[in-house]
Amino acid sequence: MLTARQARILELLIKEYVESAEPVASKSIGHKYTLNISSATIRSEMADLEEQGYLTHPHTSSGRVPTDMGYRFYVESLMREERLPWEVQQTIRHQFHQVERGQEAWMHLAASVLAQAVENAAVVTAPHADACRIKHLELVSLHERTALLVLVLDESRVEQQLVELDEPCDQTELTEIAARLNRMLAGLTAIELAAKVQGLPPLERIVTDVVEEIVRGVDEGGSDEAYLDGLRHVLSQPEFSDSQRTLELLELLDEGNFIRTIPLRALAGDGVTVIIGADNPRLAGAGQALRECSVVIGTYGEPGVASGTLAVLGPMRMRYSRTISTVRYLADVMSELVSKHQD
Amino acid sequence: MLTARQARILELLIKEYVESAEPVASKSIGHKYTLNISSATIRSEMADLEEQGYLTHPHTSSGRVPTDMGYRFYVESLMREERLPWEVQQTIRHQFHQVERGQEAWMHLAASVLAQAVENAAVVTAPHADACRIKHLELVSLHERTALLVLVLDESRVEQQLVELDEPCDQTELTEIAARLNRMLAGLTAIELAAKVQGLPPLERIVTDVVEEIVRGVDEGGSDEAYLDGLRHVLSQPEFSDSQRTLELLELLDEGNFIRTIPLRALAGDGVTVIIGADNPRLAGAGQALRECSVVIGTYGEPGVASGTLAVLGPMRMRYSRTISTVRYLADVMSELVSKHQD
DNA sequence: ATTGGCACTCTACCGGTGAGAGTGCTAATT
DNA sequence: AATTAGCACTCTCACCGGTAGAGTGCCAAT
Repeated sequence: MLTARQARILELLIKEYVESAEPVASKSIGHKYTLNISSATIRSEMADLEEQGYLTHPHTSSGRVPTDMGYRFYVESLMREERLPWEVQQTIRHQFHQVERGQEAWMHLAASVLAQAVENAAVVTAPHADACRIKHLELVSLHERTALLVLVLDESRVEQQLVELDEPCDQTELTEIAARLNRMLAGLTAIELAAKVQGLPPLERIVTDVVEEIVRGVDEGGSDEAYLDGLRHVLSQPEFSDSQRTLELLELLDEGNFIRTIPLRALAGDGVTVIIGADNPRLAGAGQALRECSVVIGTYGEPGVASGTLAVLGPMRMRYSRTISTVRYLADVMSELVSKHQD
Repeated sequence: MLTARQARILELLIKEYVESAEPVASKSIGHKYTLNISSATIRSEMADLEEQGYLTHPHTSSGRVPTDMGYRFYVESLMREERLPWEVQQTIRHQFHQVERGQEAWMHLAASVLAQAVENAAVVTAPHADACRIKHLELVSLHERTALLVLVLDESRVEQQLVELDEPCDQTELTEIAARLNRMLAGLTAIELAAKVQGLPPLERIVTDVVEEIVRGVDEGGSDEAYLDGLRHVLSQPEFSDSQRTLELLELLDEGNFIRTIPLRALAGDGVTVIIGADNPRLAGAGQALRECSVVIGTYGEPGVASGTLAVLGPMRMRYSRTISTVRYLADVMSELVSKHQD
């Protein structure tokens, strides 16, 4: 167990280290903050903290650095979540009101705003329900036997795909087919859809098969695109001055499905979750680079109805308090905006 | 002017350097390739090549390295474009036939295939005409006063945007409006559209204004998304072992509009263009990092009707021959596929 | 014109050294 | 019993000099 003083020292040490990125000496703590204790006392307390696993030494005669466990304790028990300064709140809100574009632009914006606010990398996924519903579909003739299927799902999600038809079919016919299918399919989920397609004429059947495939794909999150921004912030941290690390991280993200390595299902509905260092076995498995990183994750929207994910990726040495409150705040703002456009 | 022998030495030196990434010594050329001349002769030829600006020295007693000018001469006069090995051709074709999805997936695939084939970063933009035409539009009611406008342009491009209406409007009305507008607007370009909107009822007017805005945006390439892949290849090159360089490059690309810094208009219609090092003032302006990079650009599709861009970004020390023929080949394959789905 | 030979130059590497920072320990103090 | 001052010890880092090796430049010989 930690004494109150040890906790205080740990807290100050982490704050100091987060700013300086250099191992923290006993002196600099006693000096900078007015604890009425000498550096020698702090030293012995530090030695104790180290023995308990909250701190380490890079080498014998250097200052202390927090361990994963140290950070975890800090986030869970020591840190108090700061209120986001008013100006920052306004900046964020303001940026969202400037742009009133399609979903894609919106996601880009969200990632960019988040990355900028926390000065780390941000990953955002679009809001979607667990099982999404068909809202509308449209068929546009491109070629004799090729049509473009435009499928509008709930939450303004639009998917498009080419459909190869069995027989030539002009726009008039396609419009009729689309009208019939719209009457039949509007409001259905993939599962409900599957039950209805029995006995449809061949052309309708071809289209509905494609529709079902798309809807299933969306449900499984396979088409869940992740919007990434702010990598530059992470990579300009001293942790990544070694270009090997940079590469490792990049290779991981380049695969484009970083966010999928996080067990999102396990996240609490509305809270913000913090994954520190090797906390997450999947992250840790990915090499050295991510072992020194933390991820702060939040969800926005209404759980089960239309929810998306906000995540911040940065070095373990991160301003957790600021990051967490920013994620929380942004999640609130975005939830608001989502529910405005809800059905 | 270069003698035949000097040209030969330059060629060998570049080949050697491209492989080894180390300054090339006079000996290693004479040794490796059977030129019947001694290293001393090669040295004096090299000195001459250097005087003419094709080579440099990192320092007095090190081997030679090609300059921008050296590479340029190589690409323009020395190199003969290799035919892409049959297996590679098949690999590329095969990958394209596996996936038959929407345009977005297609672009991702193209970037990925290109990046993998040339082992460098690839940027691909979607095919589009200089002035695109409206094919179809659809209005879907989301809220009382909010509708989702789905706009289908030629070349299977789909744009979506929320529209705020003046007055409440249900799906039935929206469908009617859409039908009227479709009759009126189908096949028009932005300019033609602008001439027609006079005297429309308010609701129609709101929609057409948005449509015009979108179409103009697309025409100006503002909404031209660039698909990037394979950064890892570039950054793992020794040129980027300094993490400062990495950062510079990343910051440039993170802005997402790298491709826009290239004066695409200036490219020849069907050929492949190579921009070497500081050739391009805009690239060169962007800091040290890009001064050591080259870009190979090709276009695919039919110029003016539906054309997109393929670009490869890599260090100056690049396998030009292989890269150029890959870009050319991939452009051909993609042109073929585009014209299949042409109207 | 080409070549062998040699002096010269520059880098990269190694080991040593000294300053500085910071700890651990011990003995004195409160 | 906790705290503190003091001091020895350790480790890093930056700097220096010396050396081996690679490669050039030049000159004299072919």
